[in-house]
Amino acid sequence: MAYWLFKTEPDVFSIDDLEAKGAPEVWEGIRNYQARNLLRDEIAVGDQVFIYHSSCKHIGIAGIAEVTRTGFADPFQFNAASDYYDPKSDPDNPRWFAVDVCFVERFDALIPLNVLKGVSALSDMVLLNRSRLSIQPVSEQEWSIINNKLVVR
DNA sequence: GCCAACGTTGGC
DNA sequence: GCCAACGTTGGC
Repeated sequence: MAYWLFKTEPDVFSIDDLEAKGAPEVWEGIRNYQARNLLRDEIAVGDQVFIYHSSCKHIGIAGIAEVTRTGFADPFQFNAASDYYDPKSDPDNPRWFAVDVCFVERFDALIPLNVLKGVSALSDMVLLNRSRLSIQPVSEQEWSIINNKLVVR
């Protein structure tokens, strides 16, 4: 099993929205090639995902989701009415991919970014070094430190 | 709202 | 294939 971190702007879609939905959600609209490659090739059913709230008042890891379906073409790229429409994407060879995730857990307290920054064992986290990547790998060790030591449940 | 980092585009 | 211009992300 692998571990990931997905960013979302909570004003648009938050861990609470995922919990309220109570069903798998399409994680769509990822328009970055590195993130696309992970969605298409690497992320597997059953993988665990930290849900990270960005560009908001309380920045940090808000909870956990689980991957329930993988590697399908992002439907929004073919929808001309969508903000995520990509007229250059060929339906026979889609440019963008998506996965489904379902809610697992909402932490009692969000783990703030500045707490993560203060843990030396997390200094190699992609989040703290390549912060603009919106779908990123988390090592087993990083997952375990965060999940076992930093989460307030 | 600012701005640094960095990804993408497009002319050459 | 280079690189300047431009656009976006995201913390502060």
